[in-house]
Order: sequence, then structure tokens, then C-alpha cells
Amino acid sequence: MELLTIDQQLAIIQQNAETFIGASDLKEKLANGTPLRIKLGVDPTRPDLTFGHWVVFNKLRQLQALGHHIIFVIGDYTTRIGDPSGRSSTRPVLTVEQIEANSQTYLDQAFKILDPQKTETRRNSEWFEKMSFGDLLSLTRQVTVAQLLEREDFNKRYTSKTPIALVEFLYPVLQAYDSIVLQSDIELGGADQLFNLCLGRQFQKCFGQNPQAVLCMPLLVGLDGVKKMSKSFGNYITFNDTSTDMYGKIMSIPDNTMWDYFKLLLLEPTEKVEERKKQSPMAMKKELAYSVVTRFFGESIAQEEQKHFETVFSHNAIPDDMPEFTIDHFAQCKTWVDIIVATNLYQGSKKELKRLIEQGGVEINQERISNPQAPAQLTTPSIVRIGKRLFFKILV
RNA sequence: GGUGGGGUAUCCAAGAGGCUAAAGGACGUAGACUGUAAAUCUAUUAGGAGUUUCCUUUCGGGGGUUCGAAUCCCUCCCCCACCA
Repeated sequence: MELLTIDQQLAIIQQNAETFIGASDLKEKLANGTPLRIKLGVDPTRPDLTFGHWVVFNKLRQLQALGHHIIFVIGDYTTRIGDPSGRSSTRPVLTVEQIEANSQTYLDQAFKILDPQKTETRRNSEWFEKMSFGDLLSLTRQVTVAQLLEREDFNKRYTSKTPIALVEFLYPVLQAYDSIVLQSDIELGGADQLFNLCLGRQFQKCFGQNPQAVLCMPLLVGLDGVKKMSKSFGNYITFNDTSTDMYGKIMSIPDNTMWDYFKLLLLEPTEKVEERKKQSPMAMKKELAYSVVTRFFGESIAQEEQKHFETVFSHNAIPDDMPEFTIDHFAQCKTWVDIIVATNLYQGSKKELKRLIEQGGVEINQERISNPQAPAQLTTPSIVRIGKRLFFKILV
């Protein structure tokens, strides 16, 4: 890696990036030869990391491979405010306990991609707990309200008369302060973080530091193929999904969105992706799903999932493996609805289930049932299929 | 602090005493067609039951008027705008 020229390094840094600011500062620093301090902050607002995070983590790994020092910041303190980026309303507040629990799982999950040996982990409560009000005042002096209102999300909310809490204005200020504390040379983030990251740059200048470069990665499009992948839209894949879900979710994305996944998640070069666009989309998507599952679970599980997918969806057949449930008090369960509910394998209300049956969404031993009231004939082990993908076996 | 306008299901949004479990979208789910893609069409979208009907919960919270309230009255909470 020492053999790479500065320009080559810059090229790697910028690969796939949506925005890159501060190249000239960075060149100087690279010329010095000391490893750069790379900061990525994540707010533990939810229990799981999504593939959206994967995009940024990939970049961290790339930078790490160049010999730079990465700092993974858990925004446990900033989460108490709630990042307003891209939001149309104030975030709900989390309890300190929830934040702590999320922080823990974030770390566990992040190291599925990042190398724990080479990552410095920090929590920003470390410095914000100690920060004085005076410190905060001197920070807030450096930003103007006009500047904040120029941000698209704030602007929209302001003009549409949606409330903006004062703390939300403070959020970017705190995030920027992180950069000062950590003396970061590059801050990484999603494209929606542009403002926050730039503010860090601005603040570092105010405090006499050499300003950080800003590196925004594109936002990964979600499973719906329209909106960015996000927990709040429910269009996401998490690091903690089962292999089956991971494979299945990828197969359900619209064709046009899979190219981004190849590029941003698997880091395939553009030429290769262009080549893929000429191939059968179905085959390509299977490759994508296969590679992703391999990445998280290994090759043999990926093979299983591929087989499972082909059995269930391509051949519309019954999979080999499925949960089994023994029903010992059959006498009390007169209908299929009762039996299915008794298994606890179906999430949802009874009413929903009845509706599903009426609409032809439930099969018993490959036979569609249509009357939720009809008594169940349960004399032999039966295979229940609900919707397209939920299978289980009832033993007597 | 003053004046005015608001809070309806996951979201947007109608309704202004009974026909309202609450129009219409969006999202979601299931089915058809397919490649678990897109597009399109259909159904459905509070919970429970003895299921062509009944019960419970729901229109910001609480209380009241009425045979009957999302709709009227009282009170509390919250939001928005304009003026200061």
C-alpha cells in the first residue's frame, strides 16, 4: 500500500462517493505520510444496522486498507437529540436504556464488516457528558440560523410550518464538535449528512484545526426501489436478518435497483456492473443474493438458500426444511385458524388470518383452503403454507 | 403575552348529532399475470366471537348533554400562524 501515489489514494477514497470536499487539504496530509484519522458517526436509534450502513462501512474498510486510522463513533449522546437529517418531523426520544442496548448491538453488528482490531470505538457521551454550557455557547456562536435554514430538510419543515425543535438545530453543532474532539481528517457519512459534515469542517477551522475532508456516500435505495433504505420506511435489510430473509429480500428488489447493490455493497467496478446489465436480470439478481448471503453466512448456507428459493418460488414446491409443531390438544382446535394460531408461528391477528384464508392465501398440503370456519381434518402430518413464504409442518 | 387556525386509523386527508369501524388517496398484505422484478387487474387493510349477525376498543386526554357524539358543552394537554 505504501507504493500507492497520493493521487491513487485519492482515487480510492473517492470511488463511489457522491460528494467529496477538501481534496487539497487532504493531499497535504497524505504527503506527510501520517495515517489519517477517519471518523464515522452512527446514532444508535434502532436495534439493527441496515445495508445502508454497509455502504459506508465498505468505505471505512477501503481506507483502513490504505493504512489509515478509523474511529467509529457511537452517537449515544446525540441520539438523545435525534438527527433531523432528511426528516420531516421531530424524532421520538429514546430512553437511555434503549440507547445503550442499541449501542451494544450496533457494535456487534458493525464488526461483521469492520475489523475490530483495527477500529477505535468511541461514544460521544464521553465528551458531551463533561461539556459545559459555556462550551456550547461558544460553539453555537459559529453558526447562523440562516445557514441552518438553508438545509433542505429544515427549510421544508419551516416553510410547511412543521415544528422544528431548538435541539434539532443543535444536533449538527454537536456532531461537528465530535470532529473537533477527535481531530478527524476525514468524516464519512451518507449523502444526507452533507450539511452536518461540512459544519464539522467549518468548526474545526474556527477552532484552529486543519479542517476535515467530507466524504459522502450515496444512499442505498431500499427494497421498494424508490426511497432510501431506512428503518422508518420498512424497506430495509439488516445485518441481523436470517439468511433466508436476506436472500429473499434481495430477490424482491426491482431490477433497476440491483446495480447499485453490486456497486455499493459488493464494490464491483463499474465496467463489471455494466456488463451485468446485459445479462439476464433474474440470473444477476440470484448472483447478487448469493454473494451477499455468502458474505454474511458463508458459501454453504448461500447454496442452501439458493436451493430453497428455487424450490419455493421457481418450482412452487415445498421446501425440505421447515419448523415443526406438534399439536397435543387437537380436540380444542376445531379449525385451521385455531391450529395455526396455536403454533405461534404466525405473527398477526386471527382476523387477519381469516381474511388471508378467504382470499386464498393459505394452503394445507398444497390444497388451498377458503373457508376459515371449516373444521380441520388433521389425521396425518400436514404442511401449512401461509402467503408465499411461510411454511410449517403440523404433527399430530 | 395578544389574536386566529388546528389535533381523525401506519401516513395524508374527508366527515360537523343517528345511514360512521369512520369517504378518498398513499403504503402494506393476499390473489391473478410473472422472474418473489416492473406494469396492470382484483380483494383486503382495529380486535374478538357461536361469523349474512353480535360484542369490545378507536377520531389529542378527562368529564358532561343526549335514547344516540369524531360531530354539541366544559376542562386540560399539544401543535401552527400572525402580531409583540
